[in-house]
Order: sequence, then structure tokens, then C-alpha cells
Amino acid sequence: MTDERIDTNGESEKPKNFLEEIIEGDIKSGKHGGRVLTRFPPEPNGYLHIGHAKSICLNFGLAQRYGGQTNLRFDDTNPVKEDVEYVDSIKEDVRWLGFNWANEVYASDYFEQLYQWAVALISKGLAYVDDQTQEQIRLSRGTVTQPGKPSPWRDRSAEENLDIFARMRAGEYPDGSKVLRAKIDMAHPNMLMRDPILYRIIHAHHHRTGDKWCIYPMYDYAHGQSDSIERITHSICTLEFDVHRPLYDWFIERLDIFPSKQYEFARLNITYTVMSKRKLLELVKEKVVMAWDDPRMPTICGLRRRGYTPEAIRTFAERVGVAKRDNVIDLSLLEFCIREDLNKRAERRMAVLNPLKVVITNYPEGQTEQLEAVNNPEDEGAGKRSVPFSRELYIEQEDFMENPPKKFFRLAPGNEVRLRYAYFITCNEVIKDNDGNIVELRCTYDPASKGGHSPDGRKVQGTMHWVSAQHAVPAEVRLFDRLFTNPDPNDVPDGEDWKTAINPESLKVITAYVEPELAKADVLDKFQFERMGYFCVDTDSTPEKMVFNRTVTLKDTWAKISSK
RNA sequence: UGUCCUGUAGUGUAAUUGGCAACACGUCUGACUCUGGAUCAGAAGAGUCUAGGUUCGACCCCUAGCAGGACAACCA
Repeated sequence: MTDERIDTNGESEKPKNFLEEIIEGDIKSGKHGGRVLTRFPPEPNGYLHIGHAKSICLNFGLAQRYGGQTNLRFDDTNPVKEDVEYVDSIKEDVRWLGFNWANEVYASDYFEQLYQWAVALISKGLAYVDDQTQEQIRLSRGTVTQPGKPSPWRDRSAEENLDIFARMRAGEYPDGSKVLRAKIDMAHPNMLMRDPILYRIIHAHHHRTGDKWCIYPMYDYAHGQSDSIERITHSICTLEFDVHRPLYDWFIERLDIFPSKQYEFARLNITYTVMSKRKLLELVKEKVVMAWDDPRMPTICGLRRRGYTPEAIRTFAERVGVAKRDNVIDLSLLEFCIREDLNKRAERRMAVLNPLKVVITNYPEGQTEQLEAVNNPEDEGAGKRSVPFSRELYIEQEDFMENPPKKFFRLAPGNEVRLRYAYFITCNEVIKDNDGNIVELRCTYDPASKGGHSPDGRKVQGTMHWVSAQHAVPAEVRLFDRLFTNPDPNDVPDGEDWKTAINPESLKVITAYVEPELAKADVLDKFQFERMGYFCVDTDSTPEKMVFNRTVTLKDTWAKISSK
């Protein structure tokens, strides 16, 4: 493992992040009897993305590490935005990442309790019904530098408030006509403390409570109390909620309920990636991508379809660390994590992406032989397979150069290379079409080099992948690249559409020739196409027409050298 | 302009809680190799935002600046 230190006992120990320090401190001091209960609280209004994965791994990981548990709680307090479609996808994604929640709960489960607490606050003179319009409320809130002004309804009697609030619940008033607000301080330097809204009237159908309610609690009023009801010990959220913490604590103190505590960490950002739900939705709606699970999307389902594994994502979440300062992680770290995982696990296959025909002139016409190939040099247990070889082959176009530069190790006129697991071949003749394009190579092979070894011990510099022309299976291959050309897609000049930074070459569809063994593959099976990268079978794939997605290329030293 | 949060190699995260900075990704060498993959070995790269202060000693504590971020939805 990485990031380890060797302590005096010779045991390795990972450096702790600030949340682990806090939890360990709490356990040591006996807070909550050493109990640890976290929660992952998505709003069911969109698909989960890699940023959520960081939060999921954090919440579940922390609980696991300290013998605790984690609730999956849907923060469903806004019926106009939420839908069961999202509930289902969120559950699927959390499970796929490898986590099991202790309880599946919903903020809407607590609507009655929340209502009762609101009544209690009103009775204590800590909340009131405001009849002002949305506009009036906004205006009277003041600005960050100027205090707000009290509502003319601020001093209604508790009796009157109680009565009106009950009628709000009963559905006597139209949407937007009244709200329930906490009575705190209209001059508070923290805008959120300027008599925040607790309840608003929304006559809308809720995905779980149906039409039972027409008043719905706001986030600030619902979240902390939900934590408290579940007796969450550590409520971990992202930095932008830091400002909300005083309010979070205010409700818990006034209501005198279980003291859950909120802690904030910096959300994940990745180069060449947008992470906002709004922008991701826009990409889907405007058909910039195929869907939420488009392999170019940073959504969990997109990454899954792209060929990422839960293990790689978890490792990534571990390696990006946790802290309170804003951060932007190199996309290369994510790519490193998936390569590292797939290198150990993905079986190797040969596939030619851009075919160039090769005829072995001294190989008997009509002959075919089966050659043995190792499935995964990193894993003995993966076994072997056989690959058909014949007189006519395809190799990669980029593996041949008529006038090669100095350090080009691949095929060139007069040059001998190895065909992986097959033979040494030498190129004798280059055949071109009328436009001068190379269309075929005539080569000879050394029958003694069968299997890829030369009996006389002579070395070749290059080893290339290939497929037998008559045996190869054509397949669609989708070559994905980063969705944006700008490392910071959010950095757009004023007034310009943020989507101008979209990479026009983020998807190239080609027809490749793959070795016949690949025809047995199932959807989502992952392979390394030797020397080309990691690929997985797309959900669009059928036995008649296979479709592969490129997850990530292999590290390509030659590309680096040749581009210099 | 108010309040809060945050400033450590290119990017992230550490530093036994005060003993002059480590690990990972990336970059660059080299070795090895039937993947220009993997693996292995090594290198470069920060003196910790700035200025003061406390201290024998400061990335760590204090003060003042500076920079970045968050907050003015009946969103979460």
C-alpha cells in the first residue's frame, strides 16, 4: 500500500486525515460511548458522480475503520425536484461501489416529527409565520454588508402562529403565500441566521408521502434534525455547508435533542472534468453526451460503463486525501488507479485498431495454426489461450514506417520484428495504391522462430500485436478521450458558453479487428488490448456486433518520444 | 465593504502536535522485458503566502497584511 509509514513496531500505518483525528479523539474521550454512525445524504434529484464517490468512501470508510455504521439517507424535502428514478440509481451506485448501509432512510420519514418540533419552536417564541412575498423577504434580508430588516409579522403571538401554521399544513393557503421562519437575528453577520425559512407551502406530489403534505421543510431545518433523530455522531459534508453549521447547532440546542456534529471537507475536483449536477444535466439534455451513463461522464454509472472498477475508484478516493482546502486532482491520478487495478486483473487480448494488411509470402497458402498466448503475465492463474495464425494478417498502421526515425523499433523495410506469440517477420515490400497510400506489406517469416523465440538467440527490438485476417472479428471500438480541452472547464471567459471548451475529439468510433476469442466476452468484461489500452464490452454490444469502450490507454513511452 | 474557511514541490496529501519537510501522481534518467506495458533503481523539483513577534528552536503558536474560496434560493 502507499502512503504508509513504518512505526516502531514495524507495522505500517497510514497518515491520518483531520476527520480521523477528530473521531479518534471522540472515541478516546468516550463521546457517544465510542459509537460511530455516519450517513451519506444524497438528494434524489440526479445521478451520483465521482465527487459523491469521494463522500461515499469517506462516510462508509470512516465508519468501517472505527467499527461503526453508515445510513443511506435520501434528503427528499423538495418534491418538485425529486424522483424515484434517482433513488434507484443512487442505491445501485452505492452498492456497486461496494458499500452496505445500515439503514435506508428518508428525510420524509421524519416529516411528522419535524412538524412537531416546529410547533415547539413556535411555542417558545422561536419561530413565526411570515406573510411577506418572496420578493419582500429577499429584499428585507439585507446584504452581506448590510443588516436586514425585521418582518412586520415577526412579532405575531405564539397562539396566532400556531393557528396559522396548522392551517398551512391543512392546505388553506396557496403556494408561496406564507412561510414559517425561525426568529433569530435579522442583523446577524451570517446571512443564514437572518430568520431562515423553515417551511414553505408546496402543493406537490411527493415520491414517498404522496399528497399527505403541502408544507415542506427546508434543508437547514431538516438535515440536522434528521441526523439527530438517527443519532448520527459525525455528520460529514462539503465545505459550502460550513456557513450552515451555526444554524445546524442552533436547532439542536433549542430543541435540546441528540447533539450530532457537522464537519466539513473540501469537495473533489478533477482536471478536464466538470462536477456540477447542473452542468452534467446540461450535457445530457443538450445531447453533448449520449446519456447519464455516457462513458465520458464523471458519473458513477458513466465510469462503470467506461470500464472503471469499484476497486479503482475506492483507491482513488483514498489517494486524493481529505482536507479543507480547495483542490484539483490530476486526471492522471484517476487513470493511474484504473491502470494499476486492470493491469493485475484484465486478461490480455490482441486487437488491431487501424488495420494494415500483411502477407507472409513464404507462409503456405491456406494454412492455419493455433499459437499459445498468455492471458495475463501478471497473473499465472489466468491461464493461456490459443490464437489463430495464417498467411494474411493485420497489424497496426502506426506500427509500420517506410522511413523510420532513429529510435523506431517497429516494422520498417528490411527490418525484423516479432509478432507477439508468433514469429519473427521481416518486411520486404511495400505496396501502395494510386494515391501513394500504403495498403499492404509483403513480409517473410522465420519458421524457426515459432512462438516468438529465435533458436539462434538473435534479438529484435520490437514486438507487435496482430490478428489473422481470416479469423479476426470486426468490432466497433469507441475511443474516448477527455471531454474538455481545458484543464479547468469552469474557467470560461465572461459571457462565453462554458461548453466551448468541449473536446470535439472526445469520441472516435472505429471498426477494429479483434482476435476470435473476444467473441465470447460478456457486457462489461474488461480486457487489455495489448499495447493499446484497457477496453471493456459496452452495454450496446451484441453477439452480432460487438462494441468495445476504451477505458484508458496504456502508458505510451513511444508517443512521448515521437512527439518530441 | 461584513462574516467564515483555506494558503506546504507541477498536482494532491503528510510531518511523532514546537526539533528545518515525507509519500503518491506527474516529469526526467537508467536497468530489465516476447506489451516502447508491467517491474526495478535513481534524479530533478518546495525551504512551507508575506512581514513582524513568542521561543534555544516555528510548517505548527500570536499579530497584521496578502491571496483564493464560501455565504445575500420559499435549492440541497
